[in-house]
Amino acid sequence: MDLYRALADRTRRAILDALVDRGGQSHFELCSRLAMKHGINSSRQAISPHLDILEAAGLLRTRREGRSKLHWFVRTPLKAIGARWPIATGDRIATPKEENIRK
Amino acid sequence: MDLYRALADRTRRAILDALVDRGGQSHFELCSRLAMKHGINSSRQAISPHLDILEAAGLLRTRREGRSKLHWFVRTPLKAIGARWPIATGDRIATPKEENIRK
DNA sequence: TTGACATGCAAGCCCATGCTTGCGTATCAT
DNA sequence: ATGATACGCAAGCATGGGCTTGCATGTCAA
Repeated sequence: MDLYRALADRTRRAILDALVDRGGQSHFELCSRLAMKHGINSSRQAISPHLDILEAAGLLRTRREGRSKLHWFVRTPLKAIGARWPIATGDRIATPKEENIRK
Repeated sequence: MDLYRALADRTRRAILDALVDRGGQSHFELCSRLAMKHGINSSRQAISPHLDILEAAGLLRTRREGRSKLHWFVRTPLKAIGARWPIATGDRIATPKEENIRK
């Protein structure tokens, strides 16, 4: 639901990075990888709500596989950011004087 | 400093929208516009820390003009998001099967 | 069936966050 | 100088977020 809040946490961003590194990781694998490669030593129960938040924001797709739950990163929702505040056309920054014109 | 945290708040995002609408608004003008066009009726003192956070994230440039402080939106920091998780190339989503390959 | 494994759920705690209220400071017009 | 304007600062409060601990559920191998 809330894309921006989902991205606001460092651990959640690391989860997305870890899933870019390799898609289809289980909850348990993610915890290990976060500890190994991202310096995040949170418990499994601490990671769990993060996954829920990411999934609610549409940034995660999951699939059960036996007793594991596998996770994939979905980039599509990120487009909303670029759609709201176009970045490509914003490379050149207008000077204050230019923009200081009443509409 | 923290770009993602800066974007996590609805009021702060509305501030950016308001500054897209018209750059160079003062603190006071922003409060009025947020109330009028964005349904945000926070007090001036409540808006103040939001401006500080946005400025710390590099999303805001300011200039004093007499007793007013004028604000402009700077889009550049947003590029970091697209740089971290490329969106353009992510339109097509790989199927789980495709990505479920150990590296 | 039994034990090990992977995840889900819930309570409790601590700290960060955002808000309001009240007061202080700088600038401008008269 | 005086009052009005625009902003800054700080205390206090309520809420929400993130973490740990402990237990429950579901799955697999032997």
